[in-house]
Amino acid sequence: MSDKADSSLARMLSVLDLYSDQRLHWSAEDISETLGVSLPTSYRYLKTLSDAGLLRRGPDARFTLGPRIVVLDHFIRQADPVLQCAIPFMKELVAQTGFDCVVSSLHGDQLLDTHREHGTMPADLSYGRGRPRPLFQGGAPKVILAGLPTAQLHKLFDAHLADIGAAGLPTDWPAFRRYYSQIRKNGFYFSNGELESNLAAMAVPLQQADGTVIGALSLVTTVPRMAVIDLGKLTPLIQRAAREISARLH
Amino acid sequence: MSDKADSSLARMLSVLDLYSDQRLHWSAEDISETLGVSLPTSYRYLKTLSDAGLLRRGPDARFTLGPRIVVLDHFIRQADPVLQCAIPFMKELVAQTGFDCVVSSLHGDQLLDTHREHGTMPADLSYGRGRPRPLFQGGAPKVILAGLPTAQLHKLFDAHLADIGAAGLPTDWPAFRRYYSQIRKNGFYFSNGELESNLAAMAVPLQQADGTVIGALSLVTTVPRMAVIDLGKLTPLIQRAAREISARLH
DNA sequence: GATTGATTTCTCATAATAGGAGAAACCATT
DNA sequence: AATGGTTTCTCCTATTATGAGAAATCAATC
Repeated sequence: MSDKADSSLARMLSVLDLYSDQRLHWSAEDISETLGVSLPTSYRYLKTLSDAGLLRRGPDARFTLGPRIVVLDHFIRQADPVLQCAIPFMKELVAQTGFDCVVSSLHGDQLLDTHREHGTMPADLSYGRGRPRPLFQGGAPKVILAGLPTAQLHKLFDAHLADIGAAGLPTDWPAFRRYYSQIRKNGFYFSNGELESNLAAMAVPLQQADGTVIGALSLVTTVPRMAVIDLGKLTPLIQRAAREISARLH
Repeated sequence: MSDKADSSLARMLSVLDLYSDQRLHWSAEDISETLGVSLPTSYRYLKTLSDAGLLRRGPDARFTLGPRIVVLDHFIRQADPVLQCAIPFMKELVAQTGFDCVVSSLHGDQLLDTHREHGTMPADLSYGRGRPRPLFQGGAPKVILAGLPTAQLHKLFDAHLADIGAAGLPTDWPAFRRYYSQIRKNGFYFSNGELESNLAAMAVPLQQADGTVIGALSLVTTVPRMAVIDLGKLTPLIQRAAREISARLH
């Protein structure tokens, strides 16, 4: 479906698609078989990608993701205006609540966590920056989508109808649209065990000067710990932080 | 010098070389000029790289590094055995000293910080994971190079003779070798204002079961704060942590 | 120190396609 | 509707990516 090997350039880059948290070690032969290219070609891809630093030779004649990726992410982080000014406020929220505080944002139709300040929950490496998230479940995606221009939301609606159904959201456009404008009106979304049955989160949008939503700020904790919280007190806390951060995004 | 545009695959990937912390926004026209390719070709590169998620369209018809990089780094972090077991010990060191604690490692001839636990120094985003480091200055690189097999050290020596001279290290091989074996014998390296004039660090190697050095653990703080420290007490502290971490790298 | 087996690169002919030039389509804004 | 800037398309040609198999390299083992 997205196996767009229509050019040799794309075909070479599709090597990167093989890597996931399931599997981070691929031999030339594996790639040759999986991609349906000859072994020398497979080696040529690997050499080119390794020279670019995107891959590197690991032990056992297997190839792993390379150091260049880490460096490039460093560049992205340094240039990310949201990170620059959100972190102090996130730390403060963590200090006040003990919850984890997360910033997420939408890139195309990829939704990612871009930073996490850990509270007193046991830290899990599988969370944190770079974690891909489902588009239609959980607090962060909901407040982000709710802030999208209608046209863009409609595009996502058309492209992911199946996921939308699976997430239990309305599969007709008017109802879908109404669902999100309600969230927008509320100005926050509280999710309780929606994405993971034992986690609860309060999410609010981050917007730049012109009102464009560019991300979400959420406070995450376990369902039982959230159960004793007065949401009427938590909500203004995180909303104020979001306003402060938004105000600083020049 | 390393402008290896010997194949169109490499040429396309060389687009990524343009991105640095100096400049993270490139238009199709910029790239066309800089790489010496036609405008449609430039667009083809950008489209292919964007489809792979390595780039993404920003505002103003300019292209930025893409979300895929963040996701791939997430995979790397999750699979990194050093991170998995070092972090708790790093937190402990930070708690004990108030200093920043950093893990660095060598990939090919790229030396990177791979994690930083912040102490009480003002956190600077430009440090932290993914920060490239000079190979011949500072504590972390020195204990790492000191632990390399002689053959590998010699290779680095040949490839970076100029940098070695610039860093004030011996430029003849026997003396160079001796310099590093001394560090190896010591089991630590204390750098005072070596990389940045106001920072001091104590670094020790991290090794896996067979004795191979796979990284360095360092405690970093300002020169004045380090000046009042009893190194005879600090050294065993960090060495013990390194031993504990090393022991857990199955 | 030779020998094996696995890994990686090379050679070469051919088919595939990347490349440039210019036209055309697209898009947001006026 | 018209403009200016951005992006894609069409087409032809020169480039080069590709596969098959051979050759070279490397790291163990006997």
